[in-house]
Amino acid sequence: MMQALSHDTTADVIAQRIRSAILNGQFKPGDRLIEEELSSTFEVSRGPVREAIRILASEGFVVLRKNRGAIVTTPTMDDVLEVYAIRMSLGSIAVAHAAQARVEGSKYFAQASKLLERLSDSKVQTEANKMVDADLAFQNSIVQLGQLPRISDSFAQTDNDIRLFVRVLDIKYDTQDYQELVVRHTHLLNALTSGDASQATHLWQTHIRATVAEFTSGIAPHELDTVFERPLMRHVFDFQPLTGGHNG
Amino acid sequence: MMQALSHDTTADVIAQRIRSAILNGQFKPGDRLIEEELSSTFEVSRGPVREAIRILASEGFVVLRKNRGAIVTTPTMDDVLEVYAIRMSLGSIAVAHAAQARVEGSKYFAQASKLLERLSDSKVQTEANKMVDADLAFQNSIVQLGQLPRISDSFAQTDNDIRLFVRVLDIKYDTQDYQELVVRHTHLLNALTSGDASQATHLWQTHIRATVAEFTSGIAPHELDTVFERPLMRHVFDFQPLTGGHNG
DNA sequence: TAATCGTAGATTGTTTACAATCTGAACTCT
DNA sequence: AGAGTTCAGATTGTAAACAATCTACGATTA
Repeated sequence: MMQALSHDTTADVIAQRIRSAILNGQFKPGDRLIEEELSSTFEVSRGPVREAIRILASEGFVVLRKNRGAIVTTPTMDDVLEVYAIRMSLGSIAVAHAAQARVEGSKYFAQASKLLERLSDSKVQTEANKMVDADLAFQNSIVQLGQLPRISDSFAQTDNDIRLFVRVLDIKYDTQDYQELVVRHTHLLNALTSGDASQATHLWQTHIRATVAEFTSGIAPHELDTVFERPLMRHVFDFQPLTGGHNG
Repeated sequence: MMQALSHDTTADVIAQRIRSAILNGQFKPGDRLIEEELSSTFEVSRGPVREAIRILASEGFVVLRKNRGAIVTTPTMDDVLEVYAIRMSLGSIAVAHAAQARVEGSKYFAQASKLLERLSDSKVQTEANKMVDADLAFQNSIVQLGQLPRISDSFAQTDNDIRLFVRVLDIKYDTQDYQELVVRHTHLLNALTSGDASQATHLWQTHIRATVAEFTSGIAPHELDTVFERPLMRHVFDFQPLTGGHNG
């Protein structure tokens, strides 16, 4: 049968390497990606490099300007709020849909359970990057349970924004917060298996709100104020505007 | 100053031509796009053609398989429901956000008004394709008023699915329905200028529901049943399941 | 006959070379 | 000095040839 292996194409490999370089901070926001340069460092021709850059552009890691090449994206606080608004609403749909399907039989269910356990792995809880990755992986598996491929794709698209943001702002994960995250996710998966759609969406939305709160708690107070004043926050996240002070 | 014109790159031009060919039905769902072939018909080298195909893939017009080229996407009823679910939820956020901003000053407001008038243009009301395009253009302008670029992008992304679907299923627009569409859009823009967010989101959701109803009214009854039974419909569109018969 | 294997042609993936465009610094002119 | 111009180097865009992979079809075998 020999199920076509389809080795990754060179462009994919190069894209992956540049991606890592961006997430490792070897390329910083605003840096230019020069085809010839990458071409010689990776020892491949410009063709695949060019293609890799387009892939990264479609993933939001870089922006393209005609005849002027690519520069690494600079994420802003506005971007992140938008990204979480998207995750909140698309995720809600997916989760509700998943709850009504027979989820336990799904091939994705085992994966979700495994990823849930992985969250508690002691090796994961050492670095913020790993915690973020584990969380994102679990969230994606949950969304995939919804069996809505376009929504899953659009959702997964926003992962990169979060990774970029965590790197650029050097967000730290509070250990206490992280424990609560694991508990919430456990509840969520339970709600899905018991088919309780409204409970599942409630838990989902709670999680996103908590995540946004954690993100913003690491932000400079004056910037945080402007964040909480945005209409987006009240509409999507149902946050109360903070009258007066702020914690930190 | 000579503000860099940035002529469209060849790849962009080719992408546009293939796009039109797909929307005109010259390429049908399932057709293969062969680089060499396109390269000779458009009289350019394979490089730009290849790039154009990747662009179309990112827009959802074709799907790519490694070492096996691109085939034109075959849209399904499931896809369309998903697309409208996305438009419903992302659009709601954008519209609510727009209502709270000072929208009248925005440079997009004039555009939205113009596109609203264009809906009533007699030249538009001759072909289903033109009505769809005008509707999509107006909806996009509304969503852009929300000033949420990522949401606008994700939203606009789904336009192509709708165009493809209209073509493939040869959807007809009922004139009566279209008149009501124009009225709804007028109300919507009014709600935005008066800053009534909840009214605006209500109108938005009503419009999407109506659109889905029109789409599904052109569908074979047995397929329609399965559509209305989907949990997605109840969750996102708040449709009541039809117990018993169905209208034509 | 049905299944496997292998080869030739078709098609995509990659490289290299060349053309078009942009960027920035030196040079004019006022 | 300041604004505009020119030109060389840097960089991206395009073309054409070469390499790797896949597909289809027929030969071989059981």
